[in-house]
Amino acid sequence: MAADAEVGPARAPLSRDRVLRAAVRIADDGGLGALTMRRLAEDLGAEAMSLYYHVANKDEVLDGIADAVGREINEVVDALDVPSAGPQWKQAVRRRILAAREVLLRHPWVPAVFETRAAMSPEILRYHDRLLGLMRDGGFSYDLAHHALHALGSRALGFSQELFTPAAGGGGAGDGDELADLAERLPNLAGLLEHISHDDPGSTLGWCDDQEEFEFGLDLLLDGLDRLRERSSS
Amino acid sequence: MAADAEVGPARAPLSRDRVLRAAVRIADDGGLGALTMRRLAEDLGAEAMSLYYHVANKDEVLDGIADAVGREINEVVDALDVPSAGPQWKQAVRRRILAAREVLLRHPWVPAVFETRAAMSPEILRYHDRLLGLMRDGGFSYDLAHHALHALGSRALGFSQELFTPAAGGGGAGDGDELADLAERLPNLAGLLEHISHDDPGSTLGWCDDQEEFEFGLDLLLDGLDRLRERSSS
DNA sequence: GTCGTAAGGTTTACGTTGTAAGGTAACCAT
DNA sequence: ATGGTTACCTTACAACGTAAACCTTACGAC
Repeated sequence: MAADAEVGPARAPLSRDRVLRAAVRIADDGGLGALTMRRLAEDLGAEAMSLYYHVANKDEVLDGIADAVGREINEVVDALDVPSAGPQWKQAVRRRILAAREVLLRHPWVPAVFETRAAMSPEILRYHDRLLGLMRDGGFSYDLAHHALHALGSRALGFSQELFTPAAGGGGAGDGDELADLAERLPNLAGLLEHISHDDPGSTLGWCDDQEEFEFGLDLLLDGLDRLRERSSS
Repeated sequence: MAADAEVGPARAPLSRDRVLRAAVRIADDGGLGALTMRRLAEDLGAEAMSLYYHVANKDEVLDGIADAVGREINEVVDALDVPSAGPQWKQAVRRRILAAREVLLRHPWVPAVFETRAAMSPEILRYHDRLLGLMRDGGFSYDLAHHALHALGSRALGFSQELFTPAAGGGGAGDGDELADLAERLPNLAGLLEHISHDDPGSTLGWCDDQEEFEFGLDLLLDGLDRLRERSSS
């Protein structure tokens, strides 16, 4: 009867699920660049080629971790219970998106993965389906809801590509000369920076609050959509 | 006197500029994946390692081509001459962004490059500086203009990350069973698709007009910003 | 029992990538 | 002439994704 349990340290059964879970952890810790088939195998106590028994190739790993994060998001937002009828749609959508954002902040590599994915993850599709449902509850026509999803874009999931980071340009130690030159070539940004540092001295660097800016942009869109909703339903 | 021009086919002087120009062309033709140091050198009639005399590494090439596209954009939008005073700011900003978009559509790899860049390209900084200038002309406070740049995000340059492509999910040949299952799991998207195909039969696939959706989202933001502008200036 | 089969894992190896190290040929001031 | 700089090439290497083949265990049929 003791024939079953013996040698003991049979390290790992190794499954598609375990592979993807490990992949997410690696990306969380070291970024996408750290996510290598060999490294992934090492973390699982196996060899690189063994992974190919559970995933077709690295691309499928990327698809898989995108979907895994999608599932994580859906688990969180499904637990939300916010009334969405009529004018309440806005709060419902807002809460949901900010909850999704919290998940994505734990996985900062996700935007880069989405950028390279052609097909859409089933979980992300599901997320959009529910979001569309909330808008329909709020009285959106199909057309308007459809436009809305496109208008939100990546913001629907809680992130947005930030191209504008004033500090990143003239970073670090700005000599007087360089700074003057910069102010001449970029008069408006220079004025903006001066205004800000005057307003809130000691914070010329890293003064952009990502969360605040995200919510500002989100509210701008949601308010605009609400106006269109009201206009179309009257 | 004829000592200078002799052997003739001295293939190329090879400069940083030529390197970047070739890099842009390769990315345009074959995507970012085709952009290899060896391929780049080959296109220039040189060897891979020769490139390192003009650029520090591949990362600098990517920085360089991003900046090159930025310059191309600035050349186009600088030629624009649209009045921006007062309420005219919106048309000015709109025209500028749509012009930038036209350039970016010729270089579809740019969003992916921006995603991986930490520091901001000088030309892109300049672009944002001018955009900010237009808003200031329109009467924006520094604070509002700053929020506006963040709210526009990548849309300021004419693109937006599309995560939502309904057709991409259940692509191709949908069997009746699969389709029914999909409709059950994604009732709202199914309803949307049905509505669309009813409205415009024969176009259940590839029915999203990117340009139209982009302009819708852009106008939504610009209209919202205009309202904030009017409220703050009254 | 034992044997065939197949699933799960490993070994080895190949082509491609970015790039470090060092060589070479041309030119230019001394 | 000569030494130094500038531009380019040759060789080489480590890391990557993954194809091909091989080993190993488990198990049902007989």
